[in-house]
Amino acid sequence: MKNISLQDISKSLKISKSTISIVLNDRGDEKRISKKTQEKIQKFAKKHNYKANQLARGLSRGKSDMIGLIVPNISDSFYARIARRIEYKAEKSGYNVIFSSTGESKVKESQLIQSMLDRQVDGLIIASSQKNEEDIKRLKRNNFPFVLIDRHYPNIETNYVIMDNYGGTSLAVEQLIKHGRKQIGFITLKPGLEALKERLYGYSQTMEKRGLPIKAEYIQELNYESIELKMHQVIKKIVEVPNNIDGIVFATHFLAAAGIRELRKLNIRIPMDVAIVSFGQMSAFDLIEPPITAIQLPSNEIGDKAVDVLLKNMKEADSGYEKICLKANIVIRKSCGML
Amino acid sequence: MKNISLQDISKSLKISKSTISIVLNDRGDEKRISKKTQEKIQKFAKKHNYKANQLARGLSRGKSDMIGLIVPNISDSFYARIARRIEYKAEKSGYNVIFSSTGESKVKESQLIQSMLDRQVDGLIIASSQKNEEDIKRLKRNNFPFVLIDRHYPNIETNYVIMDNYGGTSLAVEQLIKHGRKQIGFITLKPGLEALKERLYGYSQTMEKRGLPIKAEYIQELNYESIELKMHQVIKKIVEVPNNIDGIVFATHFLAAAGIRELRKLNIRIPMDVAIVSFGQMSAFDLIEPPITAIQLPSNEIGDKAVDVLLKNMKEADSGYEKICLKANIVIRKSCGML
DNA sequence: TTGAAAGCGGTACCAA
DNA sequence: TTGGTACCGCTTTCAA
Repeated sequence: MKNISLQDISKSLKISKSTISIVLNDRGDEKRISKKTQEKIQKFAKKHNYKANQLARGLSRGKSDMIGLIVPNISDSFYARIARRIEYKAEKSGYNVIFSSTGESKVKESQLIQSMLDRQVDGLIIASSQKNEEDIKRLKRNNFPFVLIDRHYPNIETNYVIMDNYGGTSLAVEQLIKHGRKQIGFITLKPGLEALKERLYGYSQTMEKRGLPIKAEYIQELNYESIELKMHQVIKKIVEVPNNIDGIVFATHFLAAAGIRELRKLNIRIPMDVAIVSFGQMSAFDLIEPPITAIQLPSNEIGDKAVDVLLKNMKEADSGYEKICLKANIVIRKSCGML
Repeated sequence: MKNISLQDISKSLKISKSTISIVLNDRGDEKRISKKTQEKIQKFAKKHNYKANQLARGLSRGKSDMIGLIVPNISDSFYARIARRIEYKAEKSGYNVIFSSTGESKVKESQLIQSMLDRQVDGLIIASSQKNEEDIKRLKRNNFPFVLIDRHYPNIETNYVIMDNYGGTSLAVEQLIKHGRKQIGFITLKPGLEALKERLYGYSQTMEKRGLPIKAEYIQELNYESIELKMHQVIKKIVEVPNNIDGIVFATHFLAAAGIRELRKLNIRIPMDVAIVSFGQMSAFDLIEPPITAIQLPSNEIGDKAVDVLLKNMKEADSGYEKICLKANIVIRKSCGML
């Protein structure tokens, strides 16, 4: 796909590259290029469908007009939605998005960050695996524009846009309590992610605040890789004597889905026997019987804010750090104990 | 983020850029650069964390090692899954993916294709809005490597990786028939997309083959924008006298979800009153009561094949067109009339 | 075995 | 108002 270049136009029109470049970047008036010349160039360019080579342009200008997006998994609906939003907003400001998924691997994340830097992205939006302090620190040290989303490093000061995990879980627990539940369990993933720690903390603090005891077995942590496998035992353990759980908060939407499957298999009725709340929506949660109460994550807002903050950071190198924490809402349906 | 350049190394080491370039591209042996020189260069590069500027590299080599992905909407789970897969496979071959969503707009799609070409992507994977013959033809004319996915243009010969929409719908209808349904409706989107036409065709042909009459009202077409709004009337119309539908095939997963919502509201029992099958999965379909029978789309395979075909096309300019049509499976659950 | 230099396609500064 | 030219950072050819 050989495109016409500035050189080509220059030769054909016998006008210097510089003049042409100026005109085609719409700075003809500013640079006082005569109307005639401008028209001639514009016409010729249009006719031959001239398009600047962005690689060359980027190389020359020292910026690529690309921003990099790094997420754990683009096929996760949460990140997919954020990505869509980021893409949408970035494009409005003339940026393209280049993305990659880390699969929660620190090594991969590190490679991806480097790869994007090699491609000269102008800024980075990262939902980090959070085992990657070095790279984050390096970016920071180099004053490279970036924003952390969804997950942040509590002991590194950076721009970030996250959500109120603590508050969200708190809402979930409160809701169960409101429906008279007292033995409330929390099913989550093996920690590592700050977000999950916060959710756990939100759970335990709220329980405590309400004077509800937490037995050791109330809190169950699964490995990401073996959720389906282990959910069975976990549910069984916390529902049966002596734990007698009557409410469960699931730390993620997919944990909730897996949990519901097991509750069904064990013939445990929702919400009569056990009321549940999911941290995070799934698109058919309203169709399940009973419909599932869920904490709604602000994915669109995260995407929006991330781009805003990043663009600002790209413009003014040191405008201080933006630390945004978005509230999560609860969508109340029957699974939490409605009558 | 100022990186060290070949120049810098050249100066420091007093070795020419060319030699360094060769060595750092691992062609030192091939080009008979002495071991000593190689080591010296490698060591220095590692120490100073040299990374080639991909913009410059791309400009010089005339290829960017990027492939562009254009889909209607990256936040749609179907495309998100494909994207993940494409990204995964592309990366294995050293390519990065740059993506954008068209929102089903022809104009946007056209712009995006151009934008990616401007960025010098080495190839394009496109799930086209299908109102965009010109661009596709242009790519073809220029011998630019690209693959159409999910949707193709029947009257333009190109590489494509699609799924068997006809066969999928056929499976769906057959399944309903197997459960004794005879008045089967088909709820779809206003056409435009080839895929939807094929699904419609799969429906009507199968009905005919089975000797089942199709009344005009059996086939209902909704606008993408007003699904929730219109689903109510549509369901009502086909379920009530005189149509008395006892089975429905939904042409997409979200139509199915919307349909189920309405069936519930109208107190129509699934599958006793109306049995249903969804073309396309949704992650909680197995949790709905009754669990929803669905045609499972081969998203992973589409992603895999798309990359395979594209890479091949990029390697050998005219290896002929690859036309891949993947089978869809049916996942049978209770909604289709199981007892 | 290594180096010099041209070129990839732009941008931008300085002269004219 | 326009042109010449250096430069962005890398690859590659040709000479040495």
